[in-house]
Amino acid sequence: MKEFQVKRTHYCGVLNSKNIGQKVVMAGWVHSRRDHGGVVFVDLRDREGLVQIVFKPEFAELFAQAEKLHSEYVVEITGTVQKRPSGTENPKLPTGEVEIEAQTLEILNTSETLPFEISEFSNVGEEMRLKYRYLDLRRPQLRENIIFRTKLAQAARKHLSTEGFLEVETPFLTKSTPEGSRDFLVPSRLTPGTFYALPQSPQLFKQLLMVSGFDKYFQIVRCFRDEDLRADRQPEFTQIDIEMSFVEIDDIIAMTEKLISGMLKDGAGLDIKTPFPRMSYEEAITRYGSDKPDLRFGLEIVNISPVLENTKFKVFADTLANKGVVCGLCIKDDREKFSRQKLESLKEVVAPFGAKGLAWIRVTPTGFDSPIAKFLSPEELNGIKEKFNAGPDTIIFFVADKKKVVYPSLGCLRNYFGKELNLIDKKILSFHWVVDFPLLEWADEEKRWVSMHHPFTRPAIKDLSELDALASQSTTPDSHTSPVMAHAYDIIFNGSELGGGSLRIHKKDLQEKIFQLLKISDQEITDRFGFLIEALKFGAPPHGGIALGFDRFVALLQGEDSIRDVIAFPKTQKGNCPLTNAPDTVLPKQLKELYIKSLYAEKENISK
RNA sequence: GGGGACGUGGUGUAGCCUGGUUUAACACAUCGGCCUGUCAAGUCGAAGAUCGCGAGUUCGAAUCUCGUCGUCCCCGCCA
Repeated sequence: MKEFQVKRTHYCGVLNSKNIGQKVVMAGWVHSRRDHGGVVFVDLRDREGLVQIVFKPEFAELFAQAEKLHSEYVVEITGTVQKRPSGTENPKLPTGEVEIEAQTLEILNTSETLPFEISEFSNVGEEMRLKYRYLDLRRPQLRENIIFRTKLAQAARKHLSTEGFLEVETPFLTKSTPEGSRDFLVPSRLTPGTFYALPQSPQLFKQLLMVSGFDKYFQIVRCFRDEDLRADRQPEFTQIDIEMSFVEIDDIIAMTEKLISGMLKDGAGLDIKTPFPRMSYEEAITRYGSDKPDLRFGLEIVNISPVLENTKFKVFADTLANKGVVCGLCIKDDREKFSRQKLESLKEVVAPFGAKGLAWIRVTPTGFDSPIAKFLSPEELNGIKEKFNAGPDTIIFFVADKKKVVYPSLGCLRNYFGKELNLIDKKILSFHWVVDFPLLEWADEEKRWVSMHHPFTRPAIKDLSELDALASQSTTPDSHTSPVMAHAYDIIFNGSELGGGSLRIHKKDLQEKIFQLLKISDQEITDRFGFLIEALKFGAPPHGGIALGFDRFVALLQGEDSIRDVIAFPKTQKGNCPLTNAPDTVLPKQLKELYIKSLYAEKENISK
């Protein structure tokens, strides 16, 4: 074998009829070999795609070599681009009009048989794919996802730089802060017994950069959260982190819309309309049962409590007497899909949210068909029908309970129907903002308020005293969210939270007041956030920002259900990496250096 | 912390509910032969799994039970 000195002229996947007649040097992987005895075809693959190489028997030595090729051998081929003989073009391949007649073949490396096939048609288990991730990444789908990801990142970087944003790196080895998600900890060797934390987000650093006067900051940055994983959650993930000074919400929203439309244009060639619609948190919850509603379909929640004011039906009457609501959804009936048994089974969709049942009324051309129809007066039944504007052959579903139960239940049911009844047009790109979030949420177990967004969010108040009533709250309030609103906003893309942000607190007094309201002790405030409070003393400008979930954005645009499919080397649901076998044990020596005594001692015993 | 699904040659699945005519089936991949226009090539042949692991029930377990490990989905959690 010759030393590596490939002078490649073209990627495989880019050749077309314009290259006909050119002499080319290609390098890549043998995707497949089709040996017809008299003629051998090889599909050569690289990151840009496939091209067909032909070996003809007239060149005996070359032909004999071609017959020795196997899948995934790495080869260098020189040859001439030719038009394929008429009738043998492959319309399924972008390079299908041409082929390369090989003149030389150099095998740069052989390959053992792979543990699974590099094919768009093979369906391999995820564990296997992760163990051999470097092979998995050869598959077209994953390869395209990763390439698209870099394009989108480049588009974001270009756009933000053009708009005058500075890309500043913030530390990964930083300080653990309570409130919020669990931190990954890194023990310090130089200061025994102390720990760094990996950042959940660069939140505080970007605020400090504003105090420094950098004014417009961004970073495409890794964040770390030691929480349980999901299809759209990894322990380390990437966000586009942005912060600006001297801005109002409208400025940040406009900037984000411009960024997103720019990314879609440059990264994916997609045009979208701005500005994006906005709705309040209250509206999102009451109309769609979610703070991240999927607006690609209607199916809105309807509150029928007014119709039932004087109902004799005990379940509904009791609910209303207890300040609850009765709300429902109305869908088109489909007798084949919705047997009585199926209708009953749907209560399992809402059960996890605490709904005790899911009532239903079938509106037929002649009347009503429902297990609860007999408990309702004709006026009530017709009132309900009118509220939903329900024609014949529809089904209305109800949940009756506290708001906290009803809306999330129906929100989930709504998404269930969206999928089940194919109400979602997959081609739509639906962006919108949810604004006017409550500042705080009541934590029942802890008997205190906690931030809905984070404790640095600027409250929508004119005077500090507006927070006094909240600060003294010690018993469960009527509403589990605070009457005080936040200057916060979320951006929703196709029913997923793409990102969120807020205006921040830039005055020391207000920040201290918020910490106190959250029942964080003075000692803790000093220990954990002292540096922030101090920074706010020295001319902190008004500022705010946003963070966009980059993995999620890529996954949604690529139609992937899991962000694992847009991350080169992701972790399993238990946070493991089957490829490297991380996390793993370490040498006793390493533990000793870090003064991790108990483990160190334990390991010593094991080794003896 | 809780609920659910899955684990069978290299890969993906069937068989499991209803234990025994199954010598664990099929497809792809692999290996060998044939083949001059295929492209998820075709064709003939071969090799390849003690059914995740452990225990139990039974005359008999891939199949039933329990435990355990792993993977995935969901709830909690994710300022």
